[in-house]
Amino acid sequence: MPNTNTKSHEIADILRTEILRQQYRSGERMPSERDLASRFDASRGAVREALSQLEQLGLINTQPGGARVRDIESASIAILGPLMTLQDTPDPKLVDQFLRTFGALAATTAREALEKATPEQLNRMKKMVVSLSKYNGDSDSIHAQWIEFIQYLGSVADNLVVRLISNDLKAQFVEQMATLDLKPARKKQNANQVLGLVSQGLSKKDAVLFFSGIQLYFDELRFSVVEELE
Amino acid sequence: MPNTNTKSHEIADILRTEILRQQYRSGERMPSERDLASRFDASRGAVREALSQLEQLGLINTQPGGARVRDIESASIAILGPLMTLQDTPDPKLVDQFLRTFGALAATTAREALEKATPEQLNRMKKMVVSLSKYNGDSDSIHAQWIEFIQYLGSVADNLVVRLISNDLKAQFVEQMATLDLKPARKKQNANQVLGLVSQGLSKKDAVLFFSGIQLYFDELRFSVVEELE
DNA sequence: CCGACCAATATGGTCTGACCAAATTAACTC
DNA sequence: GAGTTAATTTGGTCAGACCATATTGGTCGG
Repeated sequence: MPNTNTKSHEIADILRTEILRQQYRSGERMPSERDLASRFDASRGAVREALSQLEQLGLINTQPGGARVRDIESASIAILGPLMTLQDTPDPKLVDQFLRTFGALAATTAREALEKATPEQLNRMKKMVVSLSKYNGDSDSIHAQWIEFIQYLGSVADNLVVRLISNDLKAQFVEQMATLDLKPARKKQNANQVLGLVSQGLSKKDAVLFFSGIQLYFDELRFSVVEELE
Repeated sequence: MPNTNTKSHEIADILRTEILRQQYRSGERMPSERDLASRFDASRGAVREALSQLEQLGLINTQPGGARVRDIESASIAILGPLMTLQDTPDPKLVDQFLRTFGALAATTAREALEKATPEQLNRMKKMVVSLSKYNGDSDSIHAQWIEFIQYLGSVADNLVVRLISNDLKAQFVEQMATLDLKPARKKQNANQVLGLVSQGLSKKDAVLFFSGIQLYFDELRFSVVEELE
């Protein structure tokens, strides 16, 4: 929670949750600023700052005459985190969509990284993959290594657009996932297939193979996580 | 421009541009709210609402003692639009990164769409592809048809995460691209290759082929656009 | 009964001035 | 010169007021 324990942030949090829970119908008018101020025992200024945040999230449109609730589908990606934490266990469908998307971004990052990599960077990648291949039974360790590997790919690819998206995606989403105790739990043969694609892609400098490997890794991860959730 | 010609939005626009132009060093303190109010001949309340927007964009951190400028790399995706319109001609490197990312999202959307598609939806896709194959020399028409096709894939895939990201990406970016008079300008053989992959993927219901076709389409688009820019 | 017109009201946008707590800065002491 | 303390600055909040525009309610005429 990036809340600065400010009253305006607190108000924004509550209202955001209420909107995401569809307690206001789309297109409907929000309560007036004066009503909200009285409800939260706050000043109009604080309420206005809260509404300003919600507007930036694409959740409301404020115009003279009243602030109207927008369709969630047209909101900003920044609502994804709050959307996940609405219930104590995240919506499996949403997690599936998230991991699909995150995987696609990671795979394209891998492709770009392989294109741009210097020989030194390529060497480090290979070393990391070798380390990944040595499965010693500690799934947490493997998981951490994968995260490190993908982060390194991101630094090599150096794609600002992907980085910005990842900021919003990871913000509250990944830590939510962390609490889920997600074990890779993949079958060993699949893990070997992933590693095979990745290492072959690296040694042959074949972007398609490398790309497919990362994509497969996230597909496997997605299957196991969603299965766990349901 | 989503500006509601409000004073606070106007102030936010100016400050956002200044921050993106690196007129304040990262980590540095912004001018005080009172100074800003005096500079823009506005009240502190209006300035505070503007700063509230900037904070939501991840551009600043406000704390008692002073608001500090954050690193652009850690901002929200919502700054991409403003970042593109900083100069009159967008940064080719940024456009390249954008099209890579957008293409990756479109390709993964295509994959998901093919998985989920009902027979009726599959039929409509095939019809659209057939229509795409009939190149009558009107590049604008073809371009519009492609946009329609990809939008339809999005509606079939029905992935909220991708949709939210696309909202932010397309918001100010695509229209900026539209002013660029981008002609597909792809060689006919490449266009045929794209269409071949897409139509084969559809008829065989082969997600990999379909995926590759969409990916290739965006790669071609990216090459031609970036080449045009440089 | 219904639609058009108009006044009363509600709402967002802004301003002024004030107070508080926390952070920063300046001054002071050792 | 380093450490401590006091003064200042800064963000966070509140209250009350004014304006322009939307909305609402009522009135009138058909």
